[in-house]
Amino acid sequence: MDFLDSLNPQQREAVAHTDGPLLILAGAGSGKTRVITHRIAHLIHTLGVPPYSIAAVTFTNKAAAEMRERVEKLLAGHNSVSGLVVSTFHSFCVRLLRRDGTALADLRPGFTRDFTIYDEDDQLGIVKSIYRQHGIDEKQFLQYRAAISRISHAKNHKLSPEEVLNTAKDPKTRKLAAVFEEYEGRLRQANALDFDDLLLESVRLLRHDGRTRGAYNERIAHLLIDEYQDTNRSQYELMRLLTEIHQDVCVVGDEDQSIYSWRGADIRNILDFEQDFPKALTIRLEQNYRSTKNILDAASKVVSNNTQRKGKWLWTSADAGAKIGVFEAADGENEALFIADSIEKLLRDAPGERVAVLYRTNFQSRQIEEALRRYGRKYRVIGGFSFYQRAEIKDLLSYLKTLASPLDSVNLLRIINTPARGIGKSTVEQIERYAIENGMAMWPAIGRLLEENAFPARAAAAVAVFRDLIEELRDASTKEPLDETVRLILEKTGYTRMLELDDSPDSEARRENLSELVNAAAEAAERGEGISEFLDHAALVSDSDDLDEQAQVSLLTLHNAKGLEFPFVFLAGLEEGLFPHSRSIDSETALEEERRLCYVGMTRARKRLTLSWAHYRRRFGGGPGEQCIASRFLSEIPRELVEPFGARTAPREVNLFAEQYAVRESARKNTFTGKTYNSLDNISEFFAARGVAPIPPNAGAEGLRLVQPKPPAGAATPAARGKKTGTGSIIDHPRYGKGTVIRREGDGEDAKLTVSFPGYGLKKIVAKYAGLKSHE
DNA sequence: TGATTGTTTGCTCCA
DNA sequence: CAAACAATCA
Repeated sequence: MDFLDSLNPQQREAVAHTDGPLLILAGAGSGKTRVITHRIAHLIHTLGVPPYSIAAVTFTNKAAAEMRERVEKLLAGHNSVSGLVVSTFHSFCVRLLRRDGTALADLRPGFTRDFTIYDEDDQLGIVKSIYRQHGIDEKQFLQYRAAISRISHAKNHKLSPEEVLNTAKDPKTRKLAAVFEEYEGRLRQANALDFDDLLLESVRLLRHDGRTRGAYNERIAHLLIDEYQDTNRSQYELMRLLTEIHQDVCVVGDEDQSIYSWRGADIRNILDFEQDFPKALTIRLEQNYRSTKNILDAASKVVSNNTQRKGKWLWTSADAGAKIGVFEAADGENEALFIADSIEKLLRDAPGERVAVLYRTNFQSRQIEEALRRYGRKYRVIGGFSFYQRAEIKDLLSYLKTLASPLDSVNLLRIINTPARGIGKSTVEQIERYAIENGMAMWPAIGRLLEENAFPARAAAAVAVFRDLIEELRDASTKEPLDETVRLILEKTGYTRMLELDDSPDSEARRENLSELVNAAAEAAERGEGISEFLDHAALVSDSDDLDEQAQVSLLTLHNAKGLEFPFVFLAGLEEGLFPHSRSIDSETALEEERRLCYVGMTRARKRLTLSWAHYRRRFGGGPGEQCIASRFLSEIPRELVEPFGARTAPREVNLFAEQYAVRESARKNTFTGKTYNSLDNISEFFAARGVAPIPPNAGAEGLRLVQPKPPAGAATPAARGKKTGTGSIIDHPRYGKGTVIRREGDGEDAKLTVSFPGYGLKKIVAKYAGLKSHE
């Protein structure tokens, strides 16, 4: 059996070159996964390399699992792959630190191998607590998230709090340095590592601990790194530290697909590879096996507008295929309906095919979901609100973390009064203050305060109950299997009871989520996992990990689409300010990354690619929206490759002076944001709210094109129109003069109107008090 | 203390 | 629109 036969010459060379550093510049769809898997199979089968001396690092757990599976398949009946390491950098580091991290305690006092991993929520908790402690006002200083990202940035650039302080040029940065220092202190006190630390501390450990480094170097004779263009500096250093002996490192990447610079990805890693390894061989894979010629040409043309690239031109032997569809929608809803309708037609002609709808930001999924639901089409949203981010799941995980590590104050804080057990704000503050004053974690502080009788009577009782509860559960957690522990937590803390008493519509869904968690715990327990492995898993799963290949329609962000392919792809929201995102528009570098993102998105499509944009898009639910112009990326696609279709009629004019100003302001401040909402679970409620019957699946798009553009915001009800204060109508205000109604809440005389008055801006007024005269 | 109500405000993308 | 927070009252 030969793993070279089915490959093209460049791929073959890449697979066969196994005795020195190798850089594979693999264009989109050029078969890089194929090369990696074949390379591993070749090493094991043909060269007789033991699987355990091969390590492959990928970007997501899902990619890792898939890769392992494909290698297994290739070697089926010939070799076992047991011992082969395929994982993400983060998982790799967690395992390294858990298994061989003891020596890190030399550099990081208090570190033990059963450290906790802090996710973004935990970080937020720490920063909030620090702000509270120092009386910092979020509004006057940095927003929590901004502070976190600046801290993370500093860490990734190997800056200590002192260095931040010393190089600070403004008071804000000096203050940030103080927050940073405190933040690091809190992590250490809780024996916790954040995501950055997982990598950073692994690097420090390997630097410091020669024995461990030696052992890993000895063992890993062949290292493969996928998506190399998105590695950051620590990942790079890790690679260097792991390849000191064998130097057989194979990195695969594509500088045109580098889309994670905001997370610290350092493009130098790929650009300088040949300098770092003078003996390196570079191989380019430029034949694309995925897309039609039109798709490939369009994508290549777009990305060729970038200056920071090595430059390559993909080619294909495939047919031209369909042209790139470009739909110009009146508004976001229209766009969503168009997509849903097209999918419907498409799947009627080609049942069983997979379709993806890609977008720049998560909030865009909401409208598309609604449209798909309207057609009764099943879909799957990847990312956004993942299972492990749900409040009830996080609560339960917090209990587990609290049981596993008594010094973890952040998680203790989360659950101390959930469900409510009489430990109120003032009591919590008392504990927190005491803990900080005495430099201890909150859990021991609770014990001390109880001993000293420092609580008011009622609080003392509640806190004592809580302490006993946690101790009881902690004791149980050491004896019982994991799922039993989870079940005990649900029961003893009254969490289940709390949900049972809650008659809100989503409490049932929450209970189901929790029972799913119990199942997950049971499965983990069967695999012999304890609390910390279970928590590691929860911390390291990524949104794209739960991509269901079977789902016919997938909704996902462009970032999540990396590495995937679909026969049919819709790319929505190609508007200036949205994609490219307004935050990236001022910087040439950031803009180029947006363009690469566009390239990634376009090259996901195999057969047909449809782009769309809307003239008018609402940012938050019913609020005033914004007029948009087409993304520059659209104009970068050669006209002859485009098939324009859709309503060419301009949407209703929203030429309001004040609103335009407001729009520009908000665009400047980038309020183009949104959350991924858990979509409405109740379909009939959804339709009832809109007073429409679901469109039957076979309704066809012909009617759709005639859909009148929606009025700009908050559809005017017939009643409202009767009063002539509906949206869009002009009213006369005694003080502000003539203005246009932009938004209307409520009915009749009680209605609250948002009116745009030229020269005064947006005003909220109540119809019956304002003494309005309406015009028509 | 904690439930309820009102008000504000969303700086993307993610392991 | 919906989450997060603040203010208010029982």
